[in-house]
Amino acid sequence: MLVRWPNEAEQRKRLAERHIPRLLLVDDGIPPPESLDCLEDWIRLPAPESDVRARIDALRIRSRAHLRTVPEIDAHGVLRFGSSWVSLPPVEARLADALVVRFGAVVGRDTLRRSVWPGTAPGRNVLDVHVLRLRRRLAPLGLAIRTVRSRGYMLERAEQPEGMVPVLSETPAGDEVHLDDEVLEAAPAS
Amino acid sequence: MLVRWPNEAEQRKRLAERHIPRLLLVDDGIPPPESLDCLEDWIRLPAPESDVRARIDALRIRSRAHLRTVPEIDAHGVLRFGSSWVSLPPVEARLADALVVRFGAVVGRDTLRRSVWPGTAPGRNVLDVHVLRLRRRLAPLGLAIRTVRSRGYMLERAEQPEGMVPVLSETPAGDEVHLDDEVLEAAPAS
DNA sequence: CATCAGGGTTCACAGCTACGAAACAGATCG
DNA sequence: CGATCTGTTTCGTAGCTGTGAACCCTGATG
Repeated sequence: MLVRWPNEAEQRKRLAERHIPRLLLVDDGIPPPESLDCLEDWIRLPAPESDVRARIDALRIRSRAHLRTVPEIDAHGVLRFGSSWVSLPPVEARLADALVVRFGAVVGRDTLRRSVWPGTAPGRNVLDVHVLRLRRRLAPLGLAIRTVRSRGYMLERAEQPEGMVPVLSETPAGDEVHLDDEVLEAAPAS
Repeated sequence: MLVRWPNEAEQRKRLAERHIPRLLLVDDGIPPPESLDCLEDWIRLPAPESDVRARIDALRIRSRAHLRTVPEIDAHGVLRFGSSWVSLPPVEARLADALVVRFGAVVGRDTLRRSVWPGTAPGRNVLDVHVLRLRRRLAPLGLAIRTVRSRGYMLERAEQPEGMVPVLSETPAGDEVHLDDEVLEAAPAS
């Protein structure tokens, strides 16, 4: 989204509040704005077309990286992350929920056990087993459950080299990973 | 950190790997690089001094939002620094904690021993061994434990002088370069 | 000059615990 | 009845921790 600076200062503020990426076109002789967040960039006019395009592309990529970061789970046990989702059985849904609300932080085994089984405490290994099963379900979404030994678990984005294309890997028939609409990105050529 | 582009492409790559913010000074007539990174920006030369300064300031702000410039360890033994983290086993977590609270200062061996083993003190070698193991774990984060002979240890950012570029030749895209800790060796001069 | 001692680093090893993974059995639900 | 969900058991493996010993560097000593 392009904004003239300083003429359209109001517009800039509105976009910033709604976390929409924006490129400020700074008029000649005007000092550049201060306090940029990662979704804002500026360029001084006049500027070559290719430079403007380069900055717009960079903004677009950054915006993906910034927005896509937090998974969500609804009351029906459907967990969404990025462009895809899975439906989880009750126990794993509660487990996932406990991990999602503390996304990126360590959640102790006791905390997990209490969120999943509020009353009785089942066997000691159950938690591990369910973590294992949840791991398998979340992997295709690009989510990973990291182990913090003798402490607990942490839900994270799966660290992976840049060109990640989760689509069509193996999917041994009857798999249950669903994709939302906008699956394609990268290479905004044209 | 300023980098000429495209002349100092190697330098840029090195900084990117270590998550150090950088401003590329793009020579006239050269197409701008594809910046995917929130810690990277570029400006086309020649440019007014004030514009360069504005971009540097913006980078600094972003870098604060994105990385931790001071190591931090939580109750679960997870130590965060820069853009990444490691989980530490109990003993090393206590050791790291004692070093982190005095980040940048020398911590005596006795102090360390007492924080790690409040009660009985195990063998005499144990501390050294755990320092060694902690060193290895912290290296990938860009942290180094310096030895101050017959006094103690000091936790620091691992700064490597610019003159010495170890191996690191072409690195064919998306690989993992592990710099040996042999690289940082300097006279404590005390 | 050779040797030695102190301090530090690194390795190999052994006991132990926690976790991962598979296989199985009851439960539930269509 | 078949499929899925759930809990249990079991076993193998990887990680944590302390110990001992070899090695290296530096400064002191005979």
